[in-house]
Amino acid sequence: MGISDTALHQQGLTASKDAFINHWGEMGTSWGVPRSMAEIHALLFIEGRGMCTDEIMDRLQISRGNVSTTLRQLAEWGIVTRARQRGDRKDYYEAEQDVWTLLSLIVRARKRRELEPLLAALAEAKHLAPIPSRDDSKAEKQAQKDHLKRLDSMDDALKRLDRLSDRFIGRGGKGLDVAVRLLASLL
Amino acid sequence: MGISDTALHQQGLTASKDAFINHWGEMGTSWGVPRSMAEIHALLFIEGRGMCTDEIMDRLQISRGNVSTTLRQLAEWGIVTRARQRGDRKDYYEAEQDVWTLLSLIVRARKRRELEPLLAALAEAKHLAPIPSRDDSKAEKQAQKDHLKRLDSMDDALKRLDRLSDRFIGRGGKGLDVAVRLLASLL
DNA sequence: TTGAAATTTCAGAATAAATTGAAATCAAAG
DNA sequence: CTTTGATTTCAATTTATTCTGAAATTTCAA
Repeated sequence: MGISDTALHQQGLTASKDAFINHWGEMGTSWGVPRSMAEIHALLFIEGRGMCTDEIMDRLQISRGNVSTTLRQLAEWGIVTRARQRGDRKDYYEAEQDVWTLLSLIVRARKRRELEPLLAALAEAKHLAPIPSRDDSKAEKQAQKDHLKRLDSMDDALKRLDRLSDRFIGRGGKGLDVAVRLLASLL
Repeated sequence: MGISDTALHQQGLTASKDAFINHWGEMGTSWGVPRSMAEIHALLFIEGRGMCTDEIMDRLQISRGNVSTTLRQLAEWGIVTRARQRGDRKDYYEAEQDVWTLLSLIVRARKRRELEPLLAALAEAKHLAPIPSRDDSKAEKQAQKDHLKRLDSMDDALKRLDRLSDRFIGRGGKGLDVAVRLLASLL
């Protein structure tokens, strides 16, 4: 007895989904995202419906603990939403389906976790930088000046990006889309 | 005998540089960049002068092999430049000093290594997706249609980003700066 | 050529990160 | 309550990545 008609028909669909999931997971690793997290997200995105822990575990061959932890993180970032289904005790999760909103959420999360601490670090480095004093040699004063200039140029650029992202990524979600269209039309 | 006058004066400068290097290295790890690579780059940036392998090894306490390999990669990406100094057999490396050019180079490298393969993957997934046939049920046809729509929306967004980055990051380096100023002024 | 000085390579060691799985906890239904 | 099903936690393990260091190679001046 061969596989069912439905299975046959779904073959291509499943193959296509798997390809997407695998590559998305692969890319995750080079962006510092655990493979399983990227895979879970890819699965939820490409299925486009709520899924429970067990279904995800089965489909991706990932442990319960991993799925639970990962799902919670994705939900924290707003990339997936948790929902209960009537008469069912399980939690179901589904992924944001609008790609620009998705990208915005990712950028927002990384900005908070990484850009902001970096800006704080730059402030610290500036604070530690020596203030030129009367008895510094000319060469020393120049070195101190150059050093501050480097810190400032980095700080300026990152602050600018920070403010920009606040505007375009803030509330809503379509801001990124608008920004990209705007830029594209301007050149 | 205490430390020299010069050392005393340089104390604050060195502390500030170290702070910058440490935090930059830290951030590297969360972006999938090896700590030592981020540190080497930070050192070259903040020193703003050519440095040879041995000086980098000593300052950062990193092995020769690691420094050699890392420097080559950074040079490949165009983020550091290799230069000979007259009458000296050693290679000296210095980092791009313009922050916007630096960011452009980083974006360009990641785009090539990560965005482009992902676009290829999406093309593959589309290729694998089933073509609706006469004897598919209505539900199946709908599922296939929805699936393609998801792949397309992801593909569109990433392609748009790809094209945008080509424009703003392409040759020159100041494109990103211009783009960011432009956007900032528009809102 | 030759040899000193520098760089590169890469197998193995060290480190860091992700994943598992089972026990503990929690929550809803009876 | 208590029971059952689901989720969370986390120490131990596995896996992946990064780093080292010494040998091999390259480079260049003499």
